[in-house]
Amino acid sequence: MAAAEPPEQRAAAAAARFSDRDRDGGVVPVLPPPPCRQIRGQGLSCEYRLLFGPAEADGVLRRLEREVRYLPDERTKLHVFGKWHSIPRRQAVYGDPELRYTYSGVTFSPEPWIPVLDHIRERVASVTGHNFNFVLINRYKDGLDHIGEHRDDEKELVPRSPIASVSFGACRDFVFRHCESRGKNAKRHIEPVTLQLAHGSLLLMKYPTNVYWYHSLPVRKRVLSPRINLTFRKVMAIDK
DNA sequence: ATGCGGTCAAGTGA
DNA sequence: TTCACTTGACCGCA
Repeated sequence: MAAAEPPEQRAAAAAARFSDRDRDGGVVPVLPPPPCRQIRGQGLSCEYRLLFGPAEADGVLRRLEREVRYLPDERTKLHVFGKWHSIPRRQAVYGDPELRYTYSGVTFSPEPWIPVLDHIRERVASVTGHNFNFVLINRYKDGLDHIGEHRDDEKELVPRSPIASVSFGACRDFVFRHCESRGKNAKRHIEPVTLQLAHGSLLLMKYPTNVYWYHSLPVRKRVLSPRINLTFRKVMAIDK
């Protein structure tokens, strides 16, 4: 497990988004640029930063726990190796009403946006410059809840669009593994990249991360409290 | 129409 | 406690 290096470049580009020009052409800061850590590897390109301070994140988490409506367990069962399983987490789907989203063979219509989700979505947009029209929410009630290795490569995503992953609650390990270094007869040996996704954090996964890298949230038995993760996406409106 | 590639979670042992 | 590995029916796509 190798933690990725945080190269300190792009400061100027980041600052530019959080500033404006005055009459004489001088740069006037509008907001301080939030510190941002670059996560880089072969085909791996992410940005990690805190999106909410601890107190604000606490408030958002409480509102999420009160207001988010999760899909019933029977709608999210999976057939794996001949057996039906409940997924080891709970899921909710919110977004613009005309959109559809297919996950593991099941198509979902999103619930309409609610204020707490709009608040997070607007914060993400102000920091990243990207507007998202859809969010998949996963709630991991404790360290036994998890998700296996997968890529977010659904075909209804806008090609090359980033995915913004916002986390609240328990800090959990998040593991990236290169597609060619998985399993017994891996073609290559590329070290996994492990991140800790903190309360109030944003991980922006940029193209082509999801082409080459699987990610997972492994079991962590010592974690006893819940984590809620929101992955904001750009979904194409076209569907049959 | 058909064949093929990729997927998911749980259980086991190191 | 964590991790690698094994297990196959089903779906989407060419």
